[in-house]
Amino acid sequence: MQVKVRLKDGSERALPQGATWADLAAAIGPRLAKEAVAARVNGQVADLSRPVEDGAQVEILTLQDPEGLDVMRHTCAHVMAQAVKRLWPEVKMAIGPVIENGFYYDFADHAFTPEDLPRIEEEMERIIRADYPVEREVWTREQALNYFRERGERFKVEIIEDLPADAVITVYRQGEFLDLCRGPHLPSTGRIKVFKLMSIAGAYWRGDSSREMLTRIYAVAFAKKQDLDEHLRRLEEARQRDHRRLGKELGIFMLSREIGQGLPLWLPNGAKIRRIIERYIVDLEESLGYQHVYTPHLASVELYKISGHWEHYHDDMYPPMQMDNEQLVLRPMNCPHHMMVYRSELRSYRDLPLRIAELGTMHRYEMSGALAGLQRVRVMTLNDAHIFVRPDQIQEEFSRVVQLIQRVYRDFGIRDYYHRLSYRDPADTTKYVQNDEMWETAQRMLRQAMDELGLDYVEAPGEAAFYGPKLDVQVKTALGKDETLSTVQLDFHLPNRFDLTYVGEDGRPHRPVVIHRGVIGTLERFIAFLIEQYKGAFPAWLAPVQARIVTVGADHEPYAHEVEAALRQAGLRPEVDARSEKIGYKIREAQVHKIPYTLVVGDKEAASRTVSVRRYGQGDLGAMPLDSFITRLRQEVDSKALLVEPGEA
RNA sequence: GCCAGCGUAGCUCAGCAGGUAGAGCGACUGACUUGUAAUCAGUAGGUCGCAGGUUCGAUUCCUGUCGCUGGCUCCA
Repeated sequence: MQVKVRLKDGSERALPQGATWADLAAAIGPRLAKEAVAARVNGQVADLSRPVEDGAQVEILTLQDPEGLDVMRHTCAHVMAQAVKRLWPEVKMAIGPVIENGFYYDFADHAFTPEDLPRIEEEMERIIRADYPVEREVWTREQALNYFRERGERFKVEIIEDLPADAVITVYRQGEFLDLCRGPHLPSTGRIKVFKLMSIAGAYWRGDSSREMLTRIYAVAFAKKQDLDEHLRRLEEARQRDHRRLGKELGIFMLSREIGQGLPLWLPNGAKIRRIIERYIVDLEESLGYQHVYTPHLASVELYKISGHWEHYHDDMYPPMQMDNEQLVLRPMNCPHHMMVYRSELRSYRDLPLRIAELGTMHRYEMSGALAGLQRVRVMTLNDAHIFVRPDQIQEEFSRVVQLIQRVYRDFGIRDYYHRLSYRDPADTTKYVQNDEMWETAQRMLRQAMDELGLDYVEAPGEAAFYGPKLDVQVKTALGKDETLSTVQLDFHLPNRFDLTYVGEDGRPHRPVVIHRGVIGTLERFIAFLIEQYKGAFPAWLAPVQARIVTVGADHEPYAHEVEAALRQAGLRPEVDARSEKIGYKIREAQVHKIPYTLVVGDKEAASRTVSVRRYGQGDLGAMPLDSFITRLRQEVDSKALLVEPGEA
């Protein structure tokens, strides 16, 4: 008996009944046989030891394939667990999945310290050298439950108990070690190439903060040592870009215990950048029909009772202050105030869309462990707006907001981001505002708008707010964490809570829909992101100081001030360094501060009314007439040119 | 908030068999008067996060506390 399989190049191959995928690899070639780690069979990754299936579409995977690499990482996780069990038999195992660049494993009943990591690594090396075959076994539910119960592996027992009745329960064995696992795995432990244990962290069992806290060991694993070295180099580079480090070095912001946790001070350089961005976005929004308002940072608790925040968002708010006969809270959101702005007049269908905007400062009680530099703070200013639309205007207006976001990202040179459309969970619609038709229509409109704009997006069912679907624009921080920068959320709820209406063509009251949107997001997070994205080298239009004028000698100070005055006259931001230091020293300092232009002025320049120009990231550009330089910088500012293109410097 | 680690001069860090602290950069002072990424010399600056405890003696060991960092949960 022969079975036939189809390979990825479209050719067919016959194998004897009972052959394995490993046999197939061997039949294709000795080199592939050696490098094979798993097989992709009809789209599913399987062990090489599994029997071939007649008619299957199959591809032999090596460590060159992402899935092959993941198989190795998964096996490596088992090896780590095996090493841990050898060193501390009392440890209980939870789960050990593959993640980006590596894997982790969660353990209980032992307090790990960083000093344990090298010991675990040594034991892992021993297991890899022993080259144990990794063998798959199918067990019955009873067999599995008994085995793990006897050993007190409470997490494994819980996992098995939660498996559906018809689930095939498999375990993988390597040497004395055995773990419940769906697989697939490498044929043997010796096939693991390079790995490194990175860190220890706490993690809740099943991600539930009401349950046991486990100890998680994070690790990375690669096919080649060079890949590991490259990964470590990237991590080091990311540390250099960390906005907390650069924010301090460049005098952008500070945090201190005396002021309070998560309450940043914007230092002069940071305040300058922030002010420029604030002006930019307010001007842009006003040109697009947004109306900016100012509303108070404090509000009566009653306002949040109307909005529903008091009931649902209470834990994230600072507690009320009782003054006279009022209870006041620091606002955690601006929405209720803007609802009141809407309600301040009778609105007609002709008034919509009505775009109410504000740089709204808000206070939220964030958990202390969540705070991080400017990325996560307790006081933040949101580039907020609430757009009141008729249901038939949702798609058009949503599209306009998305285009605004695109425009802003272009201006800031932000290229590395993705869109995420969040829908309600189709499996459980009960936790959302009840209005099936509205949800379906709105979700369809968001999709359509994105499609019409030709923008890619990922869909996230179950990630919607309870009051409506949304679009988030996600970026990565220097340390690789996903973060929301911009957000556009539909809201079917607040208009009801505030009983908002507009007079329709029919002369009757109708309910508007609200679009909440933050384009810059919060200035705190946005600027944190920019610091990392620019590596601190802000483009000329944003730089707190655009040109530092450096004197060669003491005689040149008067001319330096003339240059300074000329730049200032042109609306630019110059600064003079006339200290009696060597020119090289002053230039170095200007470069270290990542100032876009350093202008050297000495005898030659003073005599010819020129400046010697050095641009950050490019070096010495030679001398040019002062007027030409002003034109050049002016042009650079007006065009919002980036200082350093991605990949440069 | 939870788990773990860390907390030494303005900054980056050394000091880890317990004997009241060091370096580089920065700051200040003086000399040098400078031509494209660090001139030389000198000076000042620290209750070693804070509070207890152990000890003849604690930056060093223990406990608590505050803060920071990584992760979890949460989130702009």
